[in-house]
Amino acid sequence: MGRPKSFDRDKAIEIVMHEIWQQGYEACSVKAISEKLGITRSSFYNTFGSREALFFEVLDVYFQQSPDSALANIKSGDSVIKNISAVFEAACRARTTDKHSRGCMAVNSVAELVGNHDIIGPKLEQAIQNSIKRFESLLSLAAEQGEIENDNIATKALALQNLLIGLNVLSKVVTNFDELWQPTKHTLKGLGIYTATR
Amino acid sequence: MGRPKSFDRDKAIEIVMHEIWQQGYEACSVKAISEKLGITRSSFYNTFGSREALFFEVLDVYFQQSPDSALANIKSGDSVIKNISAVFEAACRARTTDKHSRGCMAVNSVAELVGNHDIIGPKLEQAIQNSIKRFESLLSLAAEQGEIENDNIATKALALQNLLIGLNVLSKVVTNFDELWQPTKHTLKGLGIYTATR
DNA sequence: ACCGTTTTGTACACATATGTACAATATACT
DNA sequence: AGTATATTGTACATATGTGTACAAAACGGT
Repeated sequence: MGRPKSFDRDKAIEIVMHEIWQQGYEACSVKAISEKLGITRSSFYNTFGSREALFFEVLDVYFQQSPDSALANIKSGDSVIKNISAVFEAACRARTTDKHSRGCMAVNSVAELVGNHDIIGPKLEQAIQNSIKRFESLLSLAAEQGEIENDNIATKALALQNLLIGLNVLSKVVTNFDELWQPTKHTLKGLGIYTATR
Repeated sequence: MGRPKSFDRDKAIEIVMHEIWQQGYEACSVKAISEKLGITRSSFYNTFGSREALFFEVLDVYFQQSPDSALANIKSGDSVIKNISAVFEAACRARTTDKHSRGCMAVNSVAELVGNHDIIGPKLEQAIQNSIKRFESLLSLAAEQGEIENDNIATKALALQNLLIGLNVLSKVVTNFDELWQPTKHTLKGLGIYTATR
């Protein structure tokens, strides 16, 4: 019951995601977002509560469709190294396929907001720390399975995170797939974390 | 002749650099900067012309004091690999010594402005491309001098740039020197581009 | 047809932000 | 002392931005 919304909440989040992806969080004012969505600020606040709250929803959607979300599906028995390699290649593909070379929304947000936004900053920090932990778990599994040596796992996890962040930013400038993937692959090989994907 | 300025232009640039470093370019409005400097917007425009023009001056100052500026001083006969290693270590040191973990102002600006600002964006892109070219020249020199094999020089240059960008962003979250430098060193070793600094 | 409920539209009261215009001020030089 | 010159202060016109408050509108159900 009650008056129905004049717009699709989920589609709105998708649209806002792309706006923030392109222009950054602070550049997307409530006024600008509302106008983009064709709704009043009144409806905006009523629907999303606040810009911060909306950003958290956007982040959830973003993480679900991000190339590295595939890392969450790797199971014992899978070739971890092959899967990690595939994720890095997919990331290079995704970044260089983007017509506007926007890089990674999450990494852009880290650069913009960590240390500057009291609520969003820590959330993004946590996301990075979780990603590092996930790399660490995966590398431990890979070591157990004899894919790599059980050496410097924590260091290698950080190196992978560094590589992932780097390519996501570099992709704003280096927009050709091979130019992004070759150095990434080269680095993975150097770390002993590369197996060709079939 | 004429009425003298009530403030030190160079000190003002330094202050603005730190403001932009901390908060990003767009967050630093002419109004906010002017108030920070204790001058009127009138004086701001009179002195710097525009916010963009000031940013270019800030960038020049920033690049001069940036850890990787040492790469410009490497000469034929020097151990290129040792010098590159030292620059990466110095970068890790600089980023983790920063009390506020602001990362690298230039990299932050790339994330914020490339693809979004018509004038500053291309300038920053150019800076990255120049850095890549510089790595390429240095690696060629290293190959000539027999420090490394003459293989995949362009790819390795891109890998170095990727690594440098990555650690500069990662440093906003990973604030401990060893946690930043170990994976960086590990990656350099994997690339065959590491020699201990004395 | 009426009622409860939810969304929408409109208004208010501010604060921030930009760029320009022009008068007031403070210096150096003659 | 007066003048040229550059900086500084004040004002204007306008746009954007925030958060709240409350009336108007549009639905479902009785």
